[in-house]
Amino acid sequence: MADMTGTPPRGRRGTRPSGEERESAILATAERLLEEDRAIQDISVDDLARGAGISRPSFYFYFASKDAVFLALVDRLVAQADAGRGDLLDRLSEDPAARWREGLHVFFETFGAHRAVARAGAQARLTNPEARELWAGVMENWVHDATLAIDSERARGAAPPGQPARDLAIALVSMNERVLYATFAQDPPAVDEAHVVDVLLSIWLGAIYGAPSGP
Amino acid sequence: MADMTGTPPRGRRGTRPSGEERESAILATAERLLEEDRAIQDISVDDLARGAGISRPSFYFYFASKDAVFLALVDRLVAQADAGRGDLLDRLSEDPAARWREGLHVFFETFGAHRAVARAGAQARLTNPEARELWAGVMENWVHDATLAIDSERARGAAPPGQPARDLAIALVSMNERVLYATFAQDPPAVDEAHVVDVLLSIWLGAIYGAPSGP
DNA sequence: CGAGTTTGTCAACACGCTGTTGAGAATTGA
DNA sequence: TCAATTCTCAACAGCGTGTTGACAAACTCG
Repeated sequence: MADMTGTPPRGRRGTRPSGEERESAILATAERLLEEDRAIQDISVDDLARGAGISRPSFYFYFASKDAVFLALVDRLVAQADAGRGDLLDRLSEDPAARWREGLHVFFETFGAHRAVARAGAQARLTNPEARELWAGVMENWVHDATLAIDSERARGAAPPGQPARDLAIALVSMNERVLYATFAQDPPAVDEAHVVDVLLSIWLGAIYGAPSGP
Repeated sequence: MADMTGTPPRGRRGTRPSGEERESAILATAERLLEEDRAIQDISVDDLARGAGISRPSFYFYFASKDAVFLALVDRLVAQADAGRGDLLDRLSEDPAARWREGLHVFFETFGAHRAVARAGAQARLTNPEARELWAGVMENWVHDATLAIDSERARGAAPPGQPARDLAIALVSMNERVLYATFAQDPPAVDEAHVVDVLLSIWLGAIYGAPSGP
């Protein structure tokens, strides 16, 4: 869903680096600067341009704005997250706890692998409408899958009735996002990276299979 | 809720409004602009100054920066949150579910009463080191109380052992923050305001009293 | 190979924001 | 009434974004 610039691959050696190389250089620079723990607002267009070896006006040939660069990075991460999610739902009757753990682990791995980008995304979500929509879409996918899984477990009698499955799913997925953010950014109070999946799992299991307290 | 110019001490008519009046006017303007769903970055020092009836340089007589104004607002909210928290812990054996619900309700009320400020605080946390510390302090207080309460419930045999109480508390308090933020900001996917306390409660109860799944 | 199109580049500019300076007006207190 | 204190703002300095228009390099096609 990210880039639609078709720029074909005609690359000669020795000439000035062109097209996609420059675009990639900008993206790589952006991710590198984020990994130095700098916030989006502390990175200027000039930083990105210089990092990619071009002038500031040239930057605008490739991206419409600074935000567009970070949005492209988040876009990439989001694609990975969606790909990794796979079919969490399909085989949950085998071994529910192990299945759920697997799902949480995908979450953990996806955001952990590019934590700097994840951090930037969580930040951009609060200031950029496009980023908010992008992020909302990902969350919605996770919530949707989790809702189906909870309803399915209830239908087969493995989980008791309780609060609406979708509401539980929203709260649990939101928890994952916030807790993993704190863990990866080491933003206290945070759970240790080694335990975080187990802690989240125990809450998911308690919420889904534990004592009902619904209306 | 906007107008808090309480005409303090030496107020003569006709003279220029002075000192605390001006400071209050700046704070009131800041909260009003936040309530118009504007982000901190979309509010300029000039907006605050004009809203308070002074020039931009005069603004700097009262506050060191734009962030200092919002920090003062968050500070106020934080004080309320700490005050409202009270002694959640002391009487939990009477009726655990009702007690926990009460605690969640305080959370809900505190952030709901000044949701625009809460939203700004959650945003400032990501960009401003002082705001981050302030917020971390509040979170830590909630986490601390919840940790003691969980350990206490385990000690008297009302709750089974499981993940470390502090880790559970961190995850649950983080969930509260994130879920209430989404609900109040209507940032999808979000739980409906009318159900959100019940949904959160069922997860807290499931996590604390539900089936153990320890390491 | 050479003329025209496409692609990429950047100096210079326009504008908006933050934060500072220094001159001076209003108010207070003796 | 006169000086200290408190408060105010025009003007300035500086940095960031985004735009313009002139120009260069590479590709295309006769």
